[in-house]
This record gives sequence, structure tokens and C-alpha cells, in this order.
Amino acid sequence: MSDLLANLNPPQLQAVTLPPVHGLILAGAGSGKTRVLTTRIAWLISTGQVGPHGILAVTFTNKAAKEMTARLSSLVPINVRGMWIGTFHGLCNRLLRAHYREAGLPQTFQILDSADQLAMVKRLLKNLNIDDEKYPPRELCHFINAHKEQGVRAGQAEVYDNYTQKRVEIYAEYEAQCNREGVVDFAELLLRCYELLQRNEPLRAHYQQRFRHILVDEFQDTNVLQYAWLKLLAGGGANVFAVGDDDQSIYRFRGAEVGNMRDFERDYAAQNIIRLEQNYRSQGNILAAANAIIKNNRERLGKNLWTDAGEGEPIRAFEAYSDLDEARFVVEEIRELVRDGVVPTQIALLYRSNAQSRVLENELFTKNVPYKVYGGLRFFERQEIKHALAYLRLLGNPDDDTAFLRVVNFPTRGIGARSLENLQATAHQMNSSLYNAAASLTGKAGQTVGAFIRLIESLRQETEGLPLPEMVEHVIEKSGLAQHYRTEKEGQDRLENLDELINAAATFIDDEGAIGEGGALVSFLTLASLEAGEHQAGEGQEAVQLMSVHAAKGLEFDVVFITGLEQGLFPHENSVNEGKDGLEEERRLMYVAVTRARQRLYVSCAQTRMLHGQTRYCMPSSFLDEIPENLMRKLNKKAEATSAVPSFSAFGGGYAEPPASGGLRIGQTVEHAKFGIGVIVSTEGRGADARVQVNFGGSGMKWLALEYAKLTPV
DNA sequence: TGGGAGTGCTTTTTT
DNA sequence: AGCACTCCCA
Repeated sequence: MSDLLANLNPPQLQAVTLPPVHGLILAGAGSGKTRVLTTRIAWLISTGQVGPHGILAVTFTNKAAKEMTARLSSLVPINVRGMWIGTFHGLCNRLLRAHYREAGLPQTFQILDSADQLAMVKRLLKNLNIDDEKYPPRELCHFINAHKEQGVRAGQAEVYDNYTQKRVEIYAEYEAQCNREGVVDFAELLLRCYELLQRNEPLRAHYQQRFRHILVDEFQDTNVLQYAWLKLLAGGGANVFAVGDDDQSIYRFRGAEVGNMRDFERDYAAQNIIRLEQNYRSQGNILAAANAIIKNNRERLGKNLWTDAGEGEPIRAFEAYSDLDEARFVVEEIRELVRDGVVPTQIALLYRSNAQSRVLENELFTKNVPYKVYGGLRFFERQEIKHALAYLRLLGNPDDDTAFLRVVNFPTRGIGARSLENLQATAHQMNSSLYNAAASLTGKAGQTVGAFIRLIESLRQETEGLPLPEMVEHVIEKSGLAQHYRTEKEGQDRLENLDELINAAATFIDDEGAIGEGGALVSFLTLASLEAGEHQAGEGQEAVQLMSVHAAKGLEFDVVFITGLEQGLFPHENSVNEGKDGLEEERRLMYVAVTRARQRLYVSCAQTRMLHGQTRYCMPSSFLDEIPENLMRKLNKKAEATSAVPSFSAFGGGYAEPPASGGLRIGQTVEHAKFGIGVIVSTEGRGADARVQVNFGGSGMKWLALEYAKLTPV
């Protein structure tokens, strides 16, 4: 026991050993948050205050859940496997599987991922004859998800105009279709679970009694529904231990409510607010920069990180002529660092948006520096994997129209759009699934679709009773998928991935001993939806790490490069246009980026950057100005960096000659009475029609007519 | 059916 | 620029 609490600092100790009351832990970056969470659980159990059975621990990512489980099992000698530690979605899934009947779901209900959801909405629009230009499917998905995340069903949605009226109708149709097919989307897992507990008194009482301690990680990322779900489960007197950092809330754009942290204080009358402010990660200068940046945000609960690690190195700043120039600089520094003995995996290259990785990758590749890019297509989201899974889903649930349509003509078997229209109309009339309606088709469509149905039926018979991996293998082979990719030119990778899927099934059986409700297949398919990203090959190589700032949250590195620090890019102009809240979220993002670094931090920007196929002229990010000068060392000579116009002679060429217009050049710095200092980004028209686009930094990007706007060259 | 051409979008991302 | 998606023709 004393071991357990050894080496905790006073606030950490206070948090871990909090009496059984609600607690809100404001845990700064690098302050030992995960340690506090796991030690708290271990302490509660080992002091006999609660059994493993009475703990509910919630995280946002599978990775965090796994790490928590692993650390916990190393702290206390208990079997953590049966414990309720998992993601919001994972735990809701577990609960719904256990009570599928009460929740009104089929035992084998499947989970739609975002792509499946989008496909379903598109299909719905087509069936309902709704113009998808007027009602963009993506926007509708967002509309539906946002409502679910607010706990609002179609029937309760607020209608304030005709347009929304229509969207709500589509929402209702979507709900109906999901129910017909027996599938749920991500938000539905939570909402369904919430409603079940709310409606079913005995069930609610059972779980309220059971979970005596509820612990929540990354509390700042919870949305309205998750908050309500927690509150419901805690309603029987459980103690809620919420850990979060309002300064690291970077998911507002997908529904996270930082406000939940303030609400928590109120709703739980939390007298116990503990701040973990000692940072064990970064050197002093880095931390000072982070503090200086985040200080500019108004909406904060307040917290100041400190360290006793010493100042460390200054922050290195570099202003490049172009994105290419920036990439060269970064790669050159990396080569030097590696020569000096820095481990490549301890070097991170961060950027605001994924599109920025390309230049960097190219330069790394050219200079033979091994690197790994995070983000991008995940294993279970690959086309060939989704196809194989669709066949498997049809075996488990023939009513799954999404799966049906995905593979009914893949590989092609002569079932064209005509036949499918026919089939969908029939299904609509019969109010049944496509699979069911197939039997009623006549003519050629009846023949071809009938053959497909027979294929699925025979797959089902042949795989009956087979172990999961063999079942998967059989389906891949006999469905014609394997053959299709064997003949395709680019099919080799896909075949390998399909083999990998068979391996994943084998591993799954070994790990889980398998079999929840509904058998191994259903559990495996659930895993594929809920943990799409977990299965990533090629980790742990000696490679430099490239990722977006979002993806870097929760990680740390000896050396961090934050690239593309330009106004409009980071902070991103879309966020800035959202107003002050948008800018504050961008600033938190910058804060997250800075606090990833242990020993050395580079910040860089470029004066020109290729974006969306055209050269943009950029001003340095306002965040750079927020880092105190005395913490920084500028790496390029001032004289070279003053002109915003790249010169041919100074650099290896490759720049387009800026066209002249009205005496103003692209790249020219100008002053406007209202918007201040800006850089001309592009021009249009001649003479009286001439217009110029000017990037005014903080005041945004503007198109101005030269005839009216007074622009003074600076 | 399938491929080639044309069109339009493009922040961040987990589940 | 690059990618996903649609449309149209062989």
C-alpha cells in the first residue's frame, strides 16, 4: 500500500486518496493524470473501499482504456478483465448487448461507422427522392449526430423553418430505417443506452447500486449526452471522479462541451477541486512558453504549470521562405539531431492539417530519413476489409441493407443499377429488407439477385460451426473477393490485408477467449466498428513521427517541431471566422502542441505555401508573437526574413513570377485604414475592375476593389 | 459494366 | 494538387 502511494506529490496524493465524495481534478499537461487515475482505482480496491465490480472507468479512446487496464493490473493483483473499464461507446455497447431485448434491439445488432452512416443517408435521400444538393448527406449526418448527442430524437427536434422541418423528417426516416435493419450508429449506442436506463427503473437501480465509483478521463471532451449518461448512472449515490484539463479541450468541433467542467462544479457541488500543476515532462522554457500562450484565453478555470526541471534550451524559431524551405530546414535539423544520438521515435513533426505532411514526407524520403505518418486510412476502414466484413455481417443479419448493397454486386455479378432500383422499390412496398424482398423479384433481376441470395445462404451453411478465422477465410475465398483482387493489378496489398483480417480473427479468438452474446462473429464485427484504428501494422520502428496536433494529444517527445505556424493555417482561418471561441480553441491546440515537448521545441513558419494547388502568401502566426522573446532563439538572419517576396536568387527557384496589377504585386505588404497591415495574396481583373485578395492576418482574408479600397504599399 | 473525363471540395477526429 | 464522386459513352 505504501508502495502504491510512494512518490506521489501532495496534490496527486490528495487526489488519489480523496474520501468517497465527488472530485474534479484539473490535471495539466504532463502532470501525471493517468497515474493518478489508475492509482486512485488501485487504492480504492486495495483498501477494500470497493470491489473491482463496483468500479466504472470511462475513457474516450480504446488506447487510453487499454493503457489504464494494463497499468492497473500492474498495481493490484486482481483480474481486471471483467472490470468495466472502457470507452463510452464500448461500455454502452456492453450494456446494450446484455439487455438487447429491453433496448428493443436484435441480439446481433451491428454498429454503423461514419462511412456506413453516410451511405445509409445517401440511400435514404435517393429513395425519398430528395435533392442531395439541397440536403447534402454529410451535413445531414452531422445534423442527426448533433441532435443525438444533445439527447434529442427526431420527434423532439426543434423546427424553426421549412428547411429544418425537412431535415427533421429525414432524421425520422433515418431512425426508422436503422430500426428496420437492426443497426445503430455511434451516437445511437449512447443515446439508446441512456434512454434504456432512464426508462427502465429496475435496470437503472441495478447499475446505480452496482457502480460505487465512477471515474472519467479527459472529462473536458465529454458532450451533453455523455454528461447526462454519467449523471444518470451516478444518481444512486456513486462518487464521480472526473479528471480533465480545460486548456486541452480541442474537440469542441465534434460536440465536446468544456462547459461540462463548470457544470460539474455546480451539479455535484464539488468542493474537491484539485489542481495538478507540477509538470514532469517539459523543461522550463517550454513550459513558460505554453503558459504565456494559454494565458491569452479568457474562458479558463485557471491553472499554471510549473516545473523544477530547470530552464533547458531556448525555443528555436525559424522563418522560411517557402514550405519547401521549411521542410529542408526541418529535415536538416533532424539529421543533425540523429547524428548527435537522438532516437528518431523521440522526434515529432506536428502540423495543423494533414495536407501539410506531404512536403515534409517528400523531403524526408529524399534525404533517406525513415518516418512514420499517423492518421490516414485505418485498417478496418479499408475498402477490401469493409467488403469482407459486409459479407460476414450479412451472415449474421440479412436485414443489414448497408452491407447488402455494399457487396451485392462486388465482385460484379451483373446486378446493375436497374435491378437494384427494382429491388429497392419492391422492398419499400413490402416494408422489408432488401434481402427479404429479393425473393419477390421477377425477370432478369430476380435471376441475378437470386443467385446472390443463394451465395449468401450457402456461405452461411458452409461456415456453420466453423471457428471464426476459418469462417472469415472461407467467406473471403468463396465470395469471390480473393479471386477479384488476384486479377486486379493493384490487388496485392489488398490480398495481404485480407490475410491480415484472418490473422486478426485468430488473434481475437486467442485474446478474448471470445464469445459474448451472439457468438464470436458478432463480437468480432463489433470490435471492427468500435476499434477500427487499433489494428495498425509497422509500429515501433526507428522512425521520425509525423502527425497532426490533434493526433499528438496525450503523447510526448524529446524533440518537437511545430510547423506551418502561419496566420490562416494555425490558427486556421475557418476557426478564426467562428469568432473568439474558435480562436481560443486554436490557442488550446497550440498549447497542446507546445506541451508535447520534453527537451527541445522548434517552431517554424513559411512566407509562401502551396495550398489547394496555388501559392499562398502568409503572415507568421499570431501565436508566435505570444511566445515571449526572451525564451526564443531565432535561427535565421533577420535581414533575409524581412521581405515577404521570395527572390529567385536567394533560393533554388521554383517560384512563379508574381503578376503585376495596378502597381501592386503579389506578396507586397500593404496597409489599409481599417484592416491594418496585410499581404497581397492574389489579383484579379485589370484597370477599373482590378481586385486584390489581401491576407490581413488577424483581420482575415479580404477581396478589395482597387478603385475603392485605399491600399498603401509599405 | 466499367472506365475515362469532368466536377467540386479541401481543419481538426473518436467512436 | 489530389482525391472522391458523378456522369456518360463504348
